[in-house]
Amino acid sequence: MNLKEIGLAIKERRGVLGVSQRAVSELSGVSVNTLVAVERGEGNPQLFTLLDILDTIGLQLDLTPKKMYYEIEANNNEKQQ
Amino acid sequence: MNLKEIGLAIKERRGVLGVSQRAVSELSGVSVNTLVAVERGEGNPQLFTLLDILDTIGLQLDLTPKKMYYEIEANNNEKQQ
DNA sequence: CAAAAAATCACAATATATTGCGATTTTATT
DNA sequence: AATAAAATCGCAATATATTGTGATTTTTTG
Repeated sequence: MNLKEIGLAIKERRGVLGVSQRAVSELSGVSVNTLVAVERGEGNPQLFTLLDILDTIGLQLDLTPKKMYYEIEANNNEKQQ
Repeated sequence: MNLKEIGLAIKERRGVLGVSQRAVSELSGVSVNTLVAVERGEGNPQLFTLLDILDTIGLQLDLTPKKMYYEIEANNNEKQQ
């Protein structure tokens, strides 16, 4: 996911929860200005800023291998260990 | 995931790939200093910095609902739409 | 349509991430 | 143990995110 997709996900999630930017701002401690920028896919938030927002609206961040690498990894697994 | 876990995942992934910090730094355009900080769970990288690193080592970022919320959502789904 | 709420914008001040450089420490290799 | 490679650290300079304030626009509500 890139910033644009992340911003959309946050906005959508906020919509599902039915909570305003102001509320998320106050609960997360992130300013409304910053929240607006993130939701719009602008700016370049610091990780903690993003994590604070995500945590507030019940989302978490995960890391997964890119799809591109799945097959390669699947092949390697047979030879490894 | 928090910064510490993210840092560990990056370090582990780099180990699996068998590539040095210097190499990842040059490929990603992120300075070694910053990479060191991220891997050690220190600092507070900007999202693009993190994405550049992840992209270089074949990891991607995903957002998922926190487990805590699964049940609530399952209930709501019946009423929605 | 009018009023209220929510979202967006502009801007200056402040906080903080990022970088390059060189040095140092730790780890791997022979 | 000696050498080389990799990882870590310190620091000053620079770039950039964050914030609060107040205004403006957009959307919702009655």
